[in-house]
Amino acid sequence: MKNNLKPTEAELEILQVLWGLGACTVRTVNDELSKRKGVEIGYTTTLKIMQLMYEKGLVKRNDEGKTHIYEAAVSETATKTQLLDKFVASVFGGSALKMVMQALGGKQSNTQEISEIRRFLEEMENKQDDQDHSNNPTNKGGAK
Amino acid sequence: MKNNLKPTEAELEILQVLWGLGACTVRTVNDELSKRKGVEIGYTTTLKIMQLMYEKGLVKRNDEGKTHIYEAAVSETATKTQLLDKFVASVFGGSALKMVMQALGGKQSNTQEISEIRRFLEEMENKQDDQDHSNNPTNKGGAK
DNA sequence: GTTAAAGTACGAAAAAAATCGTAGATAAAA
DNA sequence: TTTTATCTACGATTTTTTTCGTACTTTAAC
Repeated sequence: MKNNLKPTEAELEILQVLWGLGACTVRTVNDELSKRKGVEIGYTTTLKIMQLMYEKGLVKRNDEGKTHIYEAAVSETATKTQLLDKFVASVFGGSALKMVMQALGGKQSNTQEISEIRRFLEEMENKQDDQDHSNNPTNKGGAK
Repeated sequence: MKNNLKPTEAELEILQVLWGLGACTVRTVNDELSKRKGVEIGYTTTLKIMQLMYEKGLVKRNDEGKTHIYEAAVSETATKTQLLDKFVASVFGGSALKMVMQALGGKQSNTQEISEIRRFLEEMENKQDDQDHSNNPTNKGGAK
């Protein structure tokens, strides 16, 4: 669980493709990328970035055949959590509450999504209460 | 007023200082920045970035005296909302729900913050219901 | 066996950001 | 008035990221 490596913007896009499609070739990634962005990306551009990602340990690859098969080497959840933490820290001073307020406070529209999020948080709280019966709080971070 | 100008990392840090301290000099910003980062930043580095920000319209300045006084030209809320939207779009496919789940789903600790956020969302919903009379059941019983 | 098609490796250019040195201006201090 | 401290302007350099051209390799087709 020691992944300090924060992907760049281009690397993240490639990871998203790999997380979505699973193991695949550079060609496949490049096609998908071009499709998503609406412009044709040079094949060697994608190749190069994926090679760099390989050196950084962001992806693994199987190079037995002529064509290498790439696969994400970092978990989607872990990576996104890390990106999110960094984002919350740098933009919202580390307060998720502030972020949520910002995210939803302005929108007049999203009653639907707000309800869903609220319901999700309710469940969260209940779950916490259940498993937190040991009066020995594992409370590492503590409340801010 | 549309502001498509997305600040870079360094620019954002400077904006945070300006939002916090209000109008001030390059010297003040530089000192504060050095303090926050724990390393001494070259004065001209900060100056240069602030000059670029001025050209981009991210800050305004009063240059009547010898020493220029800088001030943020973009609102904190608008800027952060924009950054957040972009972040949600690029990392969570545009779904704030997914992001919140990611943000809070993993933590075993933050019952405190979860409650706060939940309370905030409840208020949000009520406010919405008041002004939004469309049929949007606040379905409390049904889980999903 | 040659040729063509599709890959990989690699270097380097282009673009974007960040950093800093130096020159010259201004004002306060001596 | 001369010196000193502080400031701005500006260019240049460095660093990071993205992009791509070119050369070589391997497989498949002829």
